[in-house]
Amino acid sequence: MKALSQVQQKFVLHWGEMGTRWGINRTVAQIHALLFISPVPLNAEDIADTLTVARSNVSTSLKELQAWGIVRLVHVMGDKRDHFESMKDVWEMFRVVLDERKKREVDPMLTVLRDCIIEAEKDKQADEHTEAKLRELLEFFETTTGWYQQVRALPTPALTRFMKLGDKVRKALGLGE
Amino acid sequence: MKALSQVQQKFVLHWGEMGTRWGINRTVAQIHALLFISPVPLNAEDIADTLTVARSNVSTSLKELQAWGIVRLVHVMGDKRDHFESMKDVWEMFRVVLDERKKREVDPMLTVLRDCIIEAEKDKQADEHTEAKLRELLEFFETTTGWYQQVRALPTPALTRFMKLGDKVRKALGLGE
DNA sequence: GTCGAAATTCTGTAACTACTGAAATTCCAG
DNA sequence: CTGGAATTTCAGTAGTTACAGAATTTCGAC
Repeated sequence: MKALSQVQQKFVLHWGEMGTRWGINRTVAQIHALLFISPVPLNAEDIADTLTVARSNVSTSLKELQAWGIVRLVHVMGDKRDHFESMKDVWEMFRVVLDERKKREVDPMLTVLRDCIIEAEKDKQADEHTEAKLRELLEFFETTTGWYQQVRALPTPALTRFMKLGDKVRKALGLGE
Repeated sequence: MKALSQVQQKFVLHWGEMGTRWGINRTVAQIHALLFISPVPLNAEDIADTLTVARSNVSTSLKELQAWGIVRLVHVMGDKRDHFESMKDVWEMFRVVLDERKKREVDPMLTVLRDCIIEAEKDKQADEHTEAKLRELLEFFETTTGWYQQVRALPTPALTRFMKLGDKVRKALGLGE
């Protein structure tokens, strides 16, 4: 196993750091970074050696990455060990991550908000102001996720073209304001 | 200080939980939730009592919320204690949070990626594949943040109208694909 | 089936983060 | 100024999460 170049190290370390900021375990994020820049699938031992973490740690981290849906197990000819590769396409990768975060965090949030609002309605007067604020939050999450559902379905080229339109969007849609 | 209703508790606890998932300290998020649904500014002691955490903990958490820019210190007539209130408008609040996360996390990411790419160019051959992948990532972040800069500037009514257009967006922009 | 390699699970420990309570500081009112 | 309340800082502790290494299980070749 070839050691990482300076550049590769810098990237892997920073990606790991970013992970922690967004609630992802550092090692998990580092492994993902490593697989992302690797031109070939890697086996668990190589990963452990490269990042100098325990084999067992790599095993659980890979499980998590697979649960996120951005890393998959593959086999390479003439090697019975499991190998792993990251999703290759950046846009698709973020789509998968966002879908997963929506499922894990936003959807339960919507459920809780709806429950709370129903509960608060019964008890009017007591919780009138709370109810109003929760409705505002719910409205926000519903609008943003509804919109996300729309754009996530766009194929990448359409999505990037759309994003790069810039000012034209506003004009085309008559959203001057 | 009035104790929280069932609904309020449920919301505050869940918001705290959500916070941790996104790298925000649980208490910090709970305090924010509390201030968000509170019709009036609260002082540190009330917050500490309501959430049963130490006064000192409230103090540091409030500092952090102020650093995020979504909570501010206010004074109420005839009370020399500091009081705090959350930003009221949900859309504006998320704009502020996203701006801050961009500044803290995305911008440094862009810097690192650009540095890495420059570095990798010098050393061609050795890091050709890495360079290519990092370029893809950079392109992704540049496009998305560039787009965000555009839409963040829209006043809320325009933004929500835009998001609710749904299918019409695709058609209006000829992004059928 | 059996053997050896690979992978996973588990348990104890280390590292880190969050938190409390005490001490120190700031801020006013008088 | 001085005294008392409010706030912040700090140091130690508790709680949590991440991790290594050992034990166990799985897997495939024979």
